[in-house]
Amino acid sequence: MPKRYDPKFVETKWQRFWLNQDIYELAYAFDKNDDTRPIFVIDTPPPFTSGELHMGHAYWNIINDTIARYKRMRGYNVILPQGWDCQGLPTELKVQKRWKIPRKNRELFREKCVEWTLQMISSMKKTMIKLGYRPDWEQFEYRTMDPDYWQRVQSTLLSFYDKDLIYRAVFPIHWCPNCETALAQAELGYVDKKGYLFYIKFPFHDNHLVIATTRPELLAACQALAVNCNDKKHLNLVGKKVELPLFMRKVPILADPTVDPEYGTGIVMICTFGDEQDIRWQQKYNLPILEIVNESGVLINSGKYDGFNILDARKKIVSDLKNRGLISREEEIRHKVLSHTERSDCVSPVEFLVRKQVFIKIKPFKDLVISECEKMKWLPDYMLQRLIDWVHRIEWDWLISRQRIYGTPLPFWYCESCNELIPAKEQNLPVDPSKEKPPVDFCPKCGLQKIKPLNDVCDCWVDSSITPLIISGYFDDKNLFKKAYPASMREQGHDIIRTWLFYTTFRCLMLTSKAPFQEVLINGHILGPDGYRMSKSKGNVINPEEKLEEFGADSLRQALLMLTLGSDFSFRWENVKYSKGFIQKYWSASKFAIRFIENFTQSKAYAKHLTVIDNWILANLVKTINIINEALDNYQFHIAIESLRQFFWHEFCDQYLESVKHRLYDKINQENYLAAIYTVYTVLWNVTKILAPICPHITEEIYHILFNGEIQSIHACEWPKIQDIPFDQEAKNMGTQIMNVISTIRSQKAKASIPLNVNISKVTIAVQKSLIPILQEFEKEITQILHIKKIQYKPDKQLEIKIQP
RNA sequence: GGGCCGGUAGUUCAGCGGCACGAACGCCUGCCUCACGUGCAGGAAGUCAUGGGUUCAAACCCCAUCCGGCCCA
Repeated sequence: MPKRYDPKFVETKWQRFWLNQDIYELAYAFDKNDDTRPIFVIDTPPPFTSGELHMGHAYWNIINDTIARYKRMRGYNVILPQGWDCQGLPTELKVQKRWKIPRKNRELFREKCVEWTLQMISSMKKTMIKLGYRPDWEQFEYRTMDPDYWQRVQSTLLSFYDKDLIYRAVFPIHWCPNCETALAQAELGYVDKKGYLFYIKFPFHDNHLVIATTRPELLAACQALAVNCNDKKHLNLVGKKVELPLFMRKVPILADPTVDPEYGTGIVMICTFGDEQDIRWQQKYNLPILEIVNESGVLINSGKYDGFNILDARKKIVSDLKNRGLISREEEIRHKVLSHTERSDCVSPVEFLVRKQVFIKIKPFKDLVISECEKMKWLPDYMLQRLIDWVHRIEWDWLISRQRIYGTPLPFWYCESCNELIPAKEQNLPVDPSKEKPPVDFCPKCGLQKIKPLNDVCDCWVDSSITPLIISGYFDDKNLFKKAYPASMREQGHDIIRTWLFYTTFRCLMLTSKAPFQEVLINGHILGPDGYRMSKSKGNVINPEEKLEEFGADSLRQALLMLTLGSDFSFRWENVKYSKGFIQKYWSASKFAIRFIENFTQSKAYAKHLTVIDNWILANLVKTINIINEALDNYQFHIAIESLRQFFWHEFCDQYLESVKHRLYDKINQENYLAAIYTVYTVLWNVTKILAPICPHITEEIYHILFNGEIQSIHACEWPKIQDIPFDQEAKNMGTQIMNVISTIRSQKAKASIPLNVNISKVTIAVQKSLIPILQEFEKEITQILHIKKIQYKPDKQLEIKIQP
């Protein structure tokens, strides 16, 4: 064995080994036909196929992989799936902008998206493998862009349609005029910007009313003015009508409790649609809708301002108003502008377009979802609150249609005449209505032959909210479904509680009448070293592969698992470096042990001659295994690692090994010698097993060097059973006392500035009478470890040690 | 603006009713002990954010305040 452990070489070797067919079947394959073992199903988040596996992905890959390895060793038949969330805007933008493929050619465009996605998957998978992540790719890899996945998504939508949970209605959509695409909630953010608040005079009787707005270009779309219900200043206006400047149209004045009387003049303009509040008011008062911005961000239906883009139109309207003396004030402000911030570098302000959209009803099921979520076990428990808060605030049903190309097609047609939604036939799935014939020629409602395809695709959460059904055989294996649903556990970050977790719970609940998870495990975010969320613009991104060759995946795994679950953490390389230190320690101890273990056959017979020190370390091993069992059962990885480090590094290496060295080197007597080897073997073998889920590579290496038996991989071995480890509690207590005596003498020497390797002529130990014979029995060890010529004993209640140089 | 989390040694964090039992990094002192100097032995270092309350007892529970972060608007 080399002196230094080299993860670069060793880790790649075993990663390749685990991908072998034999090893897969031995250690990683879920066995559908095995009813003897309990089943453990983990629903893992399918990452979006961006091509880059970031630290957050690495974190939950490691958590899930560790849990799966642990459960397998504990005798579970484990499903560890791995999916890919393929269909998203960033891919469309890449294909459109970088590859210059026109969106008009839907077929070609989609083909190119798939091609790009396959490249991204292969690059992410490489990184996953480098982390030691080993899911059941052979049986449980899925891609949301595949036809069979489409078929399942579409089939769930037909079920929803049958349950009367899907409808089509006019609704504003978030639109990026720069990218010319609809945006999802997850792609939006608020950008702090400088802007101007314009105070515009609206002619009113002989005078005028003044309203403040940041968006004068929307004047043509103004449908009403509103004041706060309790605003005494303005209440007399309510119910009256006022004329729009420039556009000569009259709009009503309303009273509404949500108007902020302190903002501007306390009178606001309601337009189609300036922001989300406008949508609420439009719905509440059933105001007319006048769309004045088109898909390219150019004004329409605005008379002479048609054809101007938004910013030019704003300038033009402001200048026209000024010329007529209709602007009383202009105020520079900072405000937050809803923009296209996520999953793109665009950052343009977002507009609202009005389109017919498809919805899934969720509002009637809010309480049901909450009560089902309350039945799951949440770790940490406070994360449940985030879901509850979110559900309570849901205002609208789930808008699932997207005006995009790369996505699962909605399996519906509609009647142009009466708007009836016409579903595809189950047996024809997967379908793409944009290029296939409708299932009927005449509208079942009005009988007319005006059936048109719905060209929209699904929101990506429609795809990814059925993962527990995909992995459990809901669609094709009823037998498996009975066993594998609900999933034992769902692990994910806290950022997607309100999306992925909520939608998954809701959808699975609607389809199966049962919530999809028994336990929910929520991990925190890995922040940059500066304490902020990692982002390219901040320049604080750390790539998980960055120092993998130097420290190894086992070190990164350990360092990330040391974090407290649910909390956000700044990433520090120091923690990885320290983890490497522990791995080196384990390596060195194994290197030391190999010469004794190599030709040694482990046998319980040697346990008869265990000394008190042997019993002491074995008892500590048992204690440590107990702590680790409980910690891992509760996903408290940091406790498991902490106690393993304490035991192995300090108790076993620093104290036990130091104190048995002379027994091993000098072979004082055969029984004593063999008992020491037996103990070293037992500790190392058990530690190798309990470390295996956390550090799968080095433990596999040590297993093959030291313990290789009939089983070909440490990851197919059984978890330690404490009843297999012999120890004597009484001897253990005495061992503790002896270790205490040794460490006290050591510190006395240190305090007296005597180097440890310098002999001291005499030590006087005052100690409980009963302990004296034990110490005498160990006198040889004690004198050798501490370089003492003579020890004198004195019975006393309190331990007191004096040394004479 | 709302929800949630956090503020403990110089730093990053454990601990979450019973003398701060703390860990790692950093710092200081000693040790070339034949597995490991990426090591071993020892040491210094903290009014547990602030103010009030509950309790025999509070870093830990409650209230308020300040500061930081994440998510959402």
